[in-house]
Amino acid sequence: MKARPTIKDIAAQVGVSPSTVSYVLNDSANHKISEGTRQAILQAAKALQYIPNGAARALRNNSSHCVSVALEKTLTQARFGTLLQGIRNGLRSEGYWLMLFDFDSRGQLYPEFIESVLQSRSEGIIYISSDGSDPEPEWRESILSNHLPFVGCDCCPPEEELASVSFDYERGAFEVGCRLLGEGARRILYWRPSVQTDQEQYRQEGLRQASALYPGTEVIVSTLPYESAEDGADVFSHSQVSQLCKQHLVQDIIPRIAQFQPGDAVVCAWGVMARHLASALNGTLRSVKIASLSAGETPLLAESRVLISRPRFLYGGEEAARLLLRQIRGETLANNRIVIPPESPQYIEL
Amino acid sequence: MKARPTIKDIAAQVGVSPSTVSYVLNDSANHKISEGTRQAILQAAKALQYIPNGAARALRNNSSHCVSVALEKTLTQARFGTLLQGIRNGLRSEGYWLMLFDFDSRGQLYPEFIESVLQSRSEGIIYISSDGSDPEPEWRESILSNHLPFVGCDCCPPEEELASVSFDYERGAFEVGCRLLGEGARRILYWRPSVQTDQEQYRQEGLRQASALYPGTEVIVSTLPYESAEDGADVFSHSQVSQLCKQHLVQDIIPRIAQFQPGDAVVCAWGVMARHLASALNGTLRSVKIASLSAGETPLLAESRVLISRPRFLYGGEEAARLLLRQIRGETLANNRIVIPPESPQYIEL
DNA sequence: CTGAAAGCGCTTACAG
DNA sequence: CTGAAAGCGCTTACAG
Repeated sequence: MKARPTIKDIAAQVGVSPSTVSYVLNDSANHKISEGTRQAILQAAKALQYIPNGAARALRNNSSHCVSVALEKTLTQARFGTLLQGIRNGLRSEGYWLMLFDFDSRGQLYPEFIESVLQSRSEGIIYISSDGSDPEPEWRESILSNHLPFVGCDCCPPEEELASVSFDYERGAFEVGCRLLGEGARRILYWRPSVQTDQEQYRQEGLRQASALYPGTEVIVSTLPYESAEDGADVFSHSQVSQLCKQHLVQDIIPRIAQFQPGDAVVCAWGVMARHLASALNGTLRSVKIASLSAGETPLLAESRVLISRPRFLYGGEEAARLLLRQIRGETLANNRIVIPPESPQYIEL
Repeated sequence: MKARPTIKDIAAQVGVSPSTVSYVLNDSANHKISEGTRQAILQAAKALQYIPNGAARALRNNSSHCVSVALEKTLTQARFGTLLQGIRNGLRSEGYWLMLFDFDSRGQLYPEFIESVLQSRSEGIIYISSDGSDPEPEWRESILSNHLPFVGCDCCPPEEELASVSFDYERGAFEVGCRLLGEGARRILYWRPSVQTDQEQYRQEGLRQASALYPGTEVIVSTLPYESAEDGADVFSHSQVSQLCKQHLVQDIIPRIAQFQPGDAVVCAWGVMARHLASALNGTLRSVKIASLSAGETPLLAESRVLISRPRFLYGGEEAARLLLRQIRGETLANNRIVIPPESPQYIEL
């Protein structure tokens, strides 16, 4: 890679000082430059294919126009991909770039996503939580003590100075519940994984609240024994989840819904559960309704209608970017805890 | 964010010159510093929580230790997620960071992934192709004329100076074909989408070659009318693909294989095809074998055995990172066109 | 064994 | 209307 032309080269070519070149190229408000030299400079810049050196600018201005995104591992789960896409959208509209990190520390004092900001190579952090859990306490502390702009996604750190964007899992479940109960269901079976994440608690609570509004109805919970493995990259682990679902479906779900009345429903935490359930019910028990609280990594392929309510990850990512940029600009925030309402429940025909 | 301590602060505290501090902190080989001052400097650095300013280093050394990755859109397709994960692995082991770009130009002369290198904020480019297509000609030209370190993933630019990592789709199909034919198949139906990508050509050719090794056998091709939409983010577009598959399955695939003999096989380009086919054959035609040339974004959920051969995207991503870093270091490359062999075909029980 | 000085490429008060 | 100069934080020949 050959040496790039600098502001000096332009200055030399036009016969002015580097300062003048800088003023023209930056459209500096204070300085009026005669139209003649102005044009000459712009032409020379074009001719030399001048591009300002970003490292020099970052050093001088102490601004890199770049943001660090921390994402633990798996990019193959649709949630993370969608969230990241939303962040990209939000940053792009403001001209910010994105550095991607995992949680690794590489032997440094801090994990790289913090290190990058301390190095002035990035101006803030968007932290994407893996399973609703907060960043480590020592990370939070160094973010706070260094006053680093920060937004947590899909988590909710205890320190109220830390901004976050979270998704209203409770409301999603609540709305699905109300819809089903409003349509006449008396019993709802909630099929959830055994993982003890906040998300699952919220969903279950949302259903419970919906049921409370409809006296005489009940929510039954069936728990799939599944602890997350965090490597969705592999088809085999996907298929393990599938195996588990099938097994649990036969042993527990099907027997339970055998005596369900028409209009009663099963609400599935995951898309994959809904899909298996739908194929299992293929010929029989057609009158039992199926709902899903996420699309999962996989499209729903059932031969039936499924009521679905999904978190709006794309929008949430955009909001996270906006929230971070406001911090970077030093704006005071009326509210640094944004909660994203879910999509309205809708039936999908497949 | 408060001002960070600099090398000057350390120098002042210890009572030496900034140069000395720099020598110590960098373990400079030429300079021998007395153990006393050495320790004092290291302690002061620790006490002040000194972190070198990356922007200043980048300016001075003309090296950012960062690489630009260009990825057009969708992070939700497993291929891209896996590839990106591999790149992260490869870069991390060398201490390089990663900036993520799409193909947008934001009104600049160059797309941002090129601009970032020209700005000295990144040292090279890994370009992830969307559908096997090469980067635009004007991009390739500016990469070449500026001698930017570059590796294309899953594509094969015509200029031989441009390095690339590609996946041996032909061989994957060939091996699957040989396996099936070796097991006694006389006829193979290849079910592919109508998109005219190199990948599809290669796969078809691979099957043809396998068949040529087994006289008396034949490969029949059935083409699903599908042109890519490039927004896998949405569940609805996934379900459109599903609809298409189902329809085509009934209209074309099932009738064709009705007279297949036991051992004959259908090879599917996509995992989603294989899945639909497997459910369609659920009770009947059990003796027809099913194979898939990709896992797709979705796990295979069929109730049957599927022979599968997948491109090794994770490994390919790692190789791309290595190849780029070698260019950045100025090493001369014996071979700048790496072709990644596929996984050996294997039956998966589901 | 250690330090003073120049310079990476840019910006911006300050002075004409 | 324009320019000389200082400085962002670091590194590294060069000179003691």
